[in-house]
Amino acid sequence: MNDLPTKYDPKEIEDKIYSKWESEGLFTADEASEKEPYCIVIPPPNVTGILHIGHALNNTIQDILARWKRLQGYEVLWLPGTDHAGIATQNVVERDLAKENLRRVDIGREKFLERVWKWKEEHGSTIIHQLKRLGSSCDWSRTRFTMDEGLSRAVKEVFLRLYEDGLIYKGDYIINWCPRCETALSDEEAEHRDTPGMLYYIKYPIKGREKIEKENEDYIVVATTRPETMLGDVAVAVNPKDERYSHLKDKTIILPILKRELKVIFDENVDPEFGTGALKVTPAHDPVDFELGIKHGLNRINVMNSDGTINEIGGDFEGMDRFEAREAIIDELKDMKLFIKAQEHDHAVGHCYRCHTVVEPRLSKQWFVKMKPLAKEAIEVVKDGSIKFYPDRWTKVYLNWMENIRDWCISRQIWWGHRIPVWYCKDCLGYRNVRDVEVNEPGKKGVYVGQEEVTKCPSCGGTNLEQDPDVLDTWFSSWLWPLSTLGWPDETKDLEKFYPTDALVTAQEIIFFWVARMIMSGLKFKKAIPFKDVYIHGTVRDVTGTKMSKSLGNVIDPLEVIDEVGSDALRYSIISITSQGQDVFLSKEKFEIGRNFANKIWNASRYVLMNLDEKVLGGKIDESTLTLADRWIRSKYFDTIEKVTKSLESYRFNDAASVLYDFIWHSYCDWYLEFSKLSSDSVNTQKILVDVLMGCLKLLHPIMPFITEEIFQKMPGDKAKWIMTSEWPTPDKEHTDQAAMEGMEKLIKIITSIRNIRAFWNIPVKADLAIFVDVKNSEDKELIENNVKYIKQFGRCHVEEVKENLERPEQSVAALVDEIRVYMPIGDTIDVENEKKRISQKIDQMEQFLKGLNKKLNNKGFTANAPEEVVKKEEDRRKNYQNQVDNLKENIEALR
RNA sequence: GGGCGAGUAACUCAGCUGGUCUAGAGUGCUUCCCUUACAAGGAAGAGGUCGUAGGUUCGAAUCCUACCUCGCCCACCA
Repeated sequence: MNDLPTKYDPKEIEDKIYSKWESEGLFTADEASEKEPYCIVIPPPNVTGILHIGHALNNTIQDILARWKRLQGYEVLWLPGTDHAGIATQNVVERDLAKENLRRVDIGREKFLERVWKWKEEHGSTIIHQLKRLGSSCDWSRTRFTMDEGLSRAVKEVFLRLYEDGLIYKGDYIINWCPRCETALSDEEAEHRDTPGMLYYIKYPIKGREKIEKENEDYIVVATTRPETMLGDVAVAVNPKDERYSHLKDKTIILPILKRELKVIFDENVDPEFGTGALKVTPAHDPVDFELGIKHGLNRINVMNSDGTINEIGGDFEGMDRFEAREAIIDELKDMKLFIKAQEHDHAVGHCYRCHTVVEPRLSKQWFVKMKPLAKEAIEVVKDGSIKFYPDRWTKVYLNWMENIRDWCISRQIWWGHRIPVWYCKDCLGYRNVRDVEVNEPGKKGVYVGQEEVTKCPSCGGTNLEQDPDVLDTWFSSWLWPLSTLGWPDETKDLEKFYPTDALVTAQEIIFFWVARMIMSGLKFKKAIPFKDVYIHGTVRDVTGTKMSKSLGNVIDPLEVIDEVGSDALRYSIISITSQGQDVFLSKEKFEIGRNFANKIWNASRYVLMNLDEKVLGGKIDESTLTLADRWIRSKYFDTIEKVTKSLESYRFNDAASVLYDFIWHSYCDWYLEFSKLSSDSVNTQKILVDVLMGCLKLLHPIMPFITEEIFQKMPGDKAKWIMTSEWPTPDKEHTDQAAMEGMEKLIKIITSIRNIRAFWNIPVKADLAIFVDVKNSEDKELIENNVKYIKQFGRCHVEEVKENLERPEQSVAALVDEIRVYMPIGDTIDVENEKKRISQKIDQMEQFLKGLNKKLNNKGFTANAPEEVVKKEEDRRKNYQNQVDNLKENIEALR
């Protein structure tokens, strides 16, 4: 290792190590193992996915847990896979097709699906390779894809069971429709964004009035944000208590343009305060209106095609895009003198979560899952603590959503996905278009729901069957992920061993999409929770606080970062700046933290190896001859083990990272490594040097797997073949030496204050200083005498005398550590005024603290109420400060 | 409209159930040092009335209330 470079180069190492781990099968879980299981299922990235920084954070956290638990002796399964991502993937392939001037309808369903599968085969593993570069210790032998045979079977099974339980139905409802993707979306898939819009005021004439002159006599005014939907109006609604409109009871309204006759309905849900208090009712294009329609028995008139253009009902407007039609209708209303005004009005508008097109609430026949019955238990398991959220605040968010859950629209009018396992017998049903079949009752004649394709109608024996053309929402397979990846519906060994899984690590965006639904499906189909802990990490944002996204061009490419600084550095950096559940603001410079740390570890290890005498390693530590430094570092190391373990247990990864950083850098490297140079040929020192380093590498391995493995491989003295499969360190209480900790801290303080004085007085580094030490007790005297070498070496001085109540030497300045005074005669160079100033500043500072302490201790309330320990502690501190102040004052006196 | 999070050193952030907090880290800044592990480094240092105003308490960055700024999520006010 002597000839190793002084700079750590991850490129040489990471790929090499990863393939070794992989070929050794270290990631592969054994379902027959006797060990306690620990299982994490990956939030499956989209097959179309490319590793972004959010993935990097998400998977680093999972890998930390997996590696840590593996070291702790668990049988760890981190189960990977990808999601077919219906709409997203279909869009990608459609874009591909568009390059050949083709649309999917041009080549037909079958050919199109072939293309998607081909695309998947060619590009679908990109993200997997990228996860490997990150160092993810997933069990790749168990990699799953949501459209795999087994997972598809699970989907069908679940559909069937829900259908039989009456929890699935098909019918006409208002759903969110994306006119660009031309499919229905679930409520969760419509992202509501506050959008500046207009509220348009329009006169609707009252039937039988010739002129349009007097408001409420000749016409009433309605306000709407989407005038184009008026083509589908069937009524005008007002509040029954609204006296302005009470005279409308038996009146009919004439819809402008189309001249349709509209009823006036009275409903308490109409807010008299909003707009004019008169609401145009369009049951086919608005959820509120839809409800009103049911309540008041109104027609539903759908005025739009699937692409968002106006259909034949719109007359002259047919074929216009909805926004174009909006303008055109307003123009026409203006010509008709029925348009009053447009008022600025901001409101939340739904956008497609895949393509960001404004979604259209639209009446449509879709499949739904009844959610309330599923939610009940899912609420309980979180309330009773069977499932815990980290951080806890998400519990409330989860419960709030669960308690207000609405039915889940699961059908999508796309081709890529799990096709709905329903076949219709056209003979029984007599329908030409199966899309129009309404199915609300299981076992309805002519409708077959099952695992297998049917060719013969079970009711009439006819062969004129057609499968439902729709596919299921992508999340309808994802919500089964912990079950289906482990083999469900079969009672596999994997399922038995690893279900329920232990931790789920994910981002807040998919709590509703995924986390909540998995809990429901686990309880419904396996009668058990899918995981125990849910760790919700923050969102990665750029320095301006904007979410990183490709379209905004503010992304940091983790692969680029890995190329530049290595995976370990990326992992360490991102973990160290991510405190529990807080959003992360990231810029490229942040990765220097990890890069520099990796380099530090590399060099410290280089040094240890360089000075290692192989023979020495055969020897044993002789407890009786350990130096103070040896005992100190070992105790601090045990402390570190505890802190790191505790941090990981409570999902405080950044704490673990910073504890290790602080210990390795500032205790081990800055001090111990230097101390060790004074006894570099001692068995004790060499062994402790190696032991502590090895222990630290293990503690660090979950966060920085590559560099720790590389050094471990080079380092003699541990019987494990791989650090990855070695053992998590535990503190040795017997050898935790409190006195050594305190003694060493004191020495460090003495050395620091000597250096401080040297810097303050500009004493050249090379100049030797003489030191006189005044102590107040024999312990301190002993401490210093026994460890004079450290002071000498690191204070660059020689100790002339250590004595109780030593007299201050002439022309000296003093450093004060607790009760110890270190005098340094610096001869004629001493500038008395300057030294006085330096000391007075210290006195001022100290006296400030003292004042506070005195106030506290003179307060009877404090001494009476505070715990004894605390009072004692404060008293000790006061004594200490008082001593220091006295010391300092004496010093000033002595300068006269 | 409801909920959540953030506001701490020039910058980016830690600080968990109130007392080892005399408020820390990293970066940046100042001074010195290429000392044979590391200049991606070492040593020393400057820098903060912990958003504002109240309250609880012997004691508050930490708990409570209100407010101010910023960000996010949820919600059918057309």
